[in-house]
Amino acid sequence: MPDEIELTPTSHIVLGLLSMFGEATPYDLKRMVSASVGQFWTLPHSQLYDEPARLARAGYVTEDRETDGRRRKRYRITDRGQAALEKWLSVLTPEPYVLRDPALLKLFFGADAHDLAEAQIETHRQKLAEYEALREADPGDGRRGPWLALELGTRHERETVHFWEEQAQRAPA
Amino acid sequence: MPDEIELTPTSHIVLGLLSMFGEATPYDLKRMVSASVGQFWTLPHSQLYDEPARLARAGYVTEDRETDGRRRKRYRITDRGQAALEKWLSVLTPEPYVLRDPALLKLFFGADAHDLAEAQIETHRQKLAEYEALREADPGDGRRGPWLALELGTRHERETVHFWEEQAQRAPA
DNA sequence: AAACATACCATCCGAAACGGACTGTTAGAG
DNA sequence: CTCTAACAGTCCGTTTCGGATGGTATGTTT
Repeated sequence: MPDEIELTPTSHIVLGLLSMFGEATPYDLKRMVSASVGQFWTLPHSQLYDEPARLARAGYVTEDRETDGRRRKRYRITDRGQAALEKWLSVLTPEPYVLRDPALLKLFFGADAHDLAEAQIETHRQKLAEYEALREADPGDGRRGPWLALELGTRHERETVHFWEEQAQRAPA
Repeated sequence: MPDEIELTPTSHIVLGLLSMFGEATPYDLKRMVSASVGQFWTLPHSQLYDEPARLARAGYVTEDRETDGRRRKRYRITDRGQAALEKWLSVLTPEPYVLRDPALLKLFFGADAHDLAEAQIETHRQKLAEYEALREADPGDGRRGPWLALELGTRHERETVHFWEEQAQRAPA
């Protein structure tokens, strides 16, 4: 008797991860997200407790409680969930992406480009290093989804670092 | 007797635009945003009616109602507002940016790269063209904030178009 | 073995943002 | 004078946010 609910990007992240890893507690999901997809889709961890429960009510995942100790909830994807995931993957609507960069906002409104750059370079170099470490850890064959997503992320970071390095060259105000 | 309120990015966008243009109605703000900063910071237009009112209550802007016809509300930034804006501009904390790209998400979770690319190329080529048109309209001197922000946006788009073009070359699944 | 420290794990909830449906207004075309 | 398209603003139920808080397991010290 599944309710009809609307599947959001968050829903698909949960379904996707459950499909990849078979089974997970909310806490597992939290760690999976921050180690992977969280790089290009942030969400508060509390969502990873609410969303699976919501999906369970609608029959996209099953919920089991551990009987021992901590009695954590363990989720698994159902056939219904798997089907929904695949459907989502096959629909290729050109949904717009969202970029929200406070630094860009400050730059736009006239913050000093040199000083701003100093602060940004550090952040983005770190991110880039992180990506490159991930990539070395798993050179992949350049064909799997996670690898490709990481590839585009890496290129964006490189471009960004380069941009801020240029700004840093300028004389401060 | 200004209330203490927390200034969000939306607040600073409103303050920034009012500082640039002197005076605006919410509708003006709406158009300004979509022609400029909206490219890298989306927000629903309803916020541009709520937020100035909130800022007015706290003394960051003044609110005047037109006496004639439509009786629109006109906002102006106050000294307090200007000070808050400048303070924000000068604080260079490395706040994290947020990127949310549904296409990247689908790629990550295994959507067919070729097919996905076909859909993405069109979108991003269009965006790129838009940026390049803006740039031709105002070649600037490469130093003002809005121009720089546009520059980074353009580079990201170029990189993105290039990436999806590569994916499109691959054989479909 | 009691006390303490530190991860680990989960929930809650007020505040903010969202976004779309809806209404009203003005100017110009026919 | 009427119609229509663009202009302008409001409302409000739903969702999301994000941080404060509080419990539980494990290991460590005395």
